[in-house]
Amino acid sequence: MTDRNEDLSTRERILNASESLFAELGFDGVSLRMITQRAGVELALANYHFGPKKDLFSAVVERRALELNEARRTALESLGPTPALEDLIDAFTRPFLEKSARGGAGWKSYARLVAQIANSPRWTDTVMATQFDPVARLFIEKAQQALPESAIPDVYWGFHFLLGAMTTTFAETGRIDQLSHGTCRSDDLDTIHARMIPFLAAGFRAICRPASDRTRGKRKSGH
Amino acid sequence: MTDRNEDLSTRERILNASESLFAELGFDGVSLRMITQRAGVELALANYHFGPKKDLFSAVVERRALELNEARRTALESLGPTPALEDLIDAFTRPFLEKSARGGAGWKSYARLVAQIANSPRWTDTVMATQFDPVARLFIEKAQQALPESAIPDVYWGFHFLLGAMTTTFAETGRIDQLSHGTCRSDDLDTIHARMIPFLAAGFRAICRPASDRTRGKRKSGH
DNA sequence: GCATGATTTGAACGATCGTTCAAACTTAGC
DNA sequence: GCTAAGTTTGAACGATCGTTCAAATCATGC
Repeated sequence: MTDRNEDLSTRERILNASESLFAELGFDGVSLRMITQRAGVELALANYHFGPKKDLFSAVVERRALELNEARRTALESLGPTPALEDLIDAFTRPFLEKSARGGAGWKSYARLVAQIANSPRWTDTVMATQFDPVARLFIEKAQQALPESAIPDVYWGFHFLLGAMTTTFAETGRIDQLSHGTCRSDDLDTIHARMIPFLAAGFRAICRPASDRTRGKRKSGH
Repeated sequence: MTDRNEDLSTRERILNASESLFAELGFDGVSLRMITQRAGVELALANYHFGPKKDLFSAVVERRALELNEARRTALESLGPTPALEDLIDAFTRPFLEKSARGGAGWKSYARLVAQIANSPRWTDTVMATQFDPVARLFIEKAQQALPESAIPDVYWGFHFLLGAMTTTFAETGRIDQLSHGTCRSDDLDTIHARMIPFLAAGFRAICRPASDRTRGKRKSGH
């Protein structure tokens, strides 16, 4: 594993420590002294290498966003011209799932971090828009092609619900563990993903249809 | 409106100020000086009335949780013995929607606050479990009855996805506004809710069926 | 091996944090 | 109008915050 801090550069040690602490406690819940102490470096080195605290936070987000966006883009563009909706959703969600489940502790912390900032208006304009919007638009474009009868806003709303289901999964709060008395486990990402794909695909199909064919959302007999 | 602070007691002024500030900036992003300044009271009064900062945060959450839980419980228990899945989901989600959309600025802040803490492991055991789990269990129980063929864990996972879609809606980050270039509006809660109900109902039906009738989530011809 | 730039160190800066406390003020009961 | 309890005030406590800086150390090219 590459988790041993001793072999890493000062920059990487600070980034790793920041990542896990920001994920646990949020931006304001973490001090630079906590970060540099966990990284095993002097306090002033955080400012020397990354500037103000906000820039360090952005650097943490950007580091893995580059790799994640490339994996998502590759998966989306290798689908073929008319992919099934399930495969389209899978292409968008699986890369993050794979990295969070099997990419090491860093990716798991990163997933929790993204889940938090995705639900806070504070980072929407800065971090989210610059780092994650381009690939999101690519997915939405392909989803519109896969659902040709849909009104355009409905595809956006479908993506909105997809985002919510995905981020709350990556948050791994353990709440569903408590509710189910241990029957369900928040860290069983493969089981969740296997259910999330058909759940979201059916949801998309339910709302992405001609407006005349929707009555309070209840199914009509014929399609 | 009752939003004029001048007519309220010191306790309520502090609670209102805490609510909006915690919703905007999170627990650690807010100082007691910011709260008491917005409330128009002296700093020491926060500690006098609520004790430590954490207890003030809990008091903010609990205040509206009581009213919200009662509205949800009433809606769920007035459904009849065999409600449609759409009506069941509506009964659980509509009370919060109604209050956030038409209950005043306080309820809107409260919705954003709940969206944040629902996606942070920090508040799962303390705030979420004690305030929101009982009514959540009531919904899950009725969902299992409405989906008699389902395996029990699948209903929990459906609720998990419901939670994600609902909380990210209440967060109102404005991200879908940016992505859709203004076509979709995060604050148009009625439009979102009208799509969320059929989206979630279709999702529940897709995963809550006998295991033999699910193949990578793709629809089978006959039911 | 010496000069130059990059990195690290240790200490300090002013500001702000949550919390405490004695004193002053207000309210209610008799 | 006096008493007692409840509330508000203003100031201060020690601790921690992000940031800065000069000096020390390291690395690199000639």
